[in-house]
Amino acid sequence: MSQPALARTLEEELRDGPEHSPQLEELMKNARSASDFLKALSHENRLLLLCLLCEKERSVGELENILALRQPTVSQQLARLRYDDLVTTRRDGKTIYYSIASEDIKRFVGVIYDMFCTSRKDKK
Amino acid sequence: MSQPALARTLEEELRDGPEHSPQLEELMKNARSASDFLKALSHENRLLLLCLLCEKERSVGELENILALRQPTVSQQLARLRYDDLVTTRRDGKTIYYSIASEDIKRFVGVIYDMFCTSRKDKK
DNA sequence: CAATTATATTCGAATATACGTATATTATGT
DNA sequence: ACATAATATACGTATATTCGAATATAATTG
Repeated sequence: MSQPALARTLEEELRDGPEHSPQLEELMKNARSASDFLKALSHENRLLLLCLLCEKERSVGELENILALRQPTVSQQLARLRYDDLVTTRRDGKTIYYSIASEDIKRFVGVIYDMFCTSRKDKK
Repeated sequence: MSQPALARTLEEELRDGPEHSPQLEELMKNARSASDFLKALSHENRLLLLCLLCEKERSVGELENILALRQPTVSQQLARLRYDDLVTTRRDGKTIYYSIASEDIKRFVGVIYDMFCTSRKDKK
C-alpha cells in the first residue's frame, strides 16, 4: 500500500543523476525525521520507560523503583523523551507524572512490544 | 491487546523490590534486543537503503547511484544491516544484490514510511 | 525561612558511531 | 596470469551518546 509511490519516485531520482533532486532532498529530510524519532526509542531504558508509560501515567519515582535505576539516569532519559515529544508531563505538588504524548506513539511502542515481548515463535 | 499482560507483570516487579527479579531480567533482555533492532534502523542512510530494498532487491552500485553516496559508505551501512539480519545478499558474478531479510522487517519499514513519508496532516 | 522531598541539570570520562582514505577481496575477461 | 570491475574491510579522526557524581531547582511542611 505504501511502496508503489516510493518506487516510482525513486526510479525518477535514478534518472536525474547523482546530484540531489528536490524529491531526493525531500526523501532525505523525511529519513532524517524518522531516524531522529527512532533514535529516541533506540535505548534499552527508554524503551522500558515507554512501555511502562503505555500502561498509564507514572511518576519519576515509580519508574525508578520499577526499573531499579538511579534517579538522574531516569530523569535524563525522560528528558530525552520529552525533547523528542514522545512523552508529556503533569505536575502535582512535588511529583511529576509522565505519560505518552500521543496515540500514534502508543501504537508504535505496541508494535515493538509485540515483536519482542510476546510469542516465543519468531524473534524478529 | 498487548498492554494488559505487561501491566500485570510490571506491577509484580514493583512489589518484588529494587533487586532484579527474573521477570524484569527477561523484560530487560527483550528491551535490549528491541533497542539493537531499532539502532540498526536509526540512521538516515540506513533507512533510505531499507526503503529502496523494500521495493525490490538492488545491487550496491544501484544504491550508491540513487542515494549519491560513496561506495564505502554504502558498503559499511549495508554491512551493519547485514550484521543485524535486516538484509540478505545474493551474489551474481561480480555483483551483489541486497534484499530485505523478512516480511516482518518489510512491514516495519512500511510503518515508518507511512508515518514520515505520506500525508502532510500529522508529522509524528 | 529552614529542612525535606521530588525532580532536573551540569559536567566529565568512558564508550560508541560515523565517515573518509587507503587497501583488500572476489569474480570476470583477455 | 594480469587487468579491471564490484564490493568489502581497516583504520584513524571527528563527533555523539551514555552514565555517574555533584549540584541545582521547585514545592511542601514545620
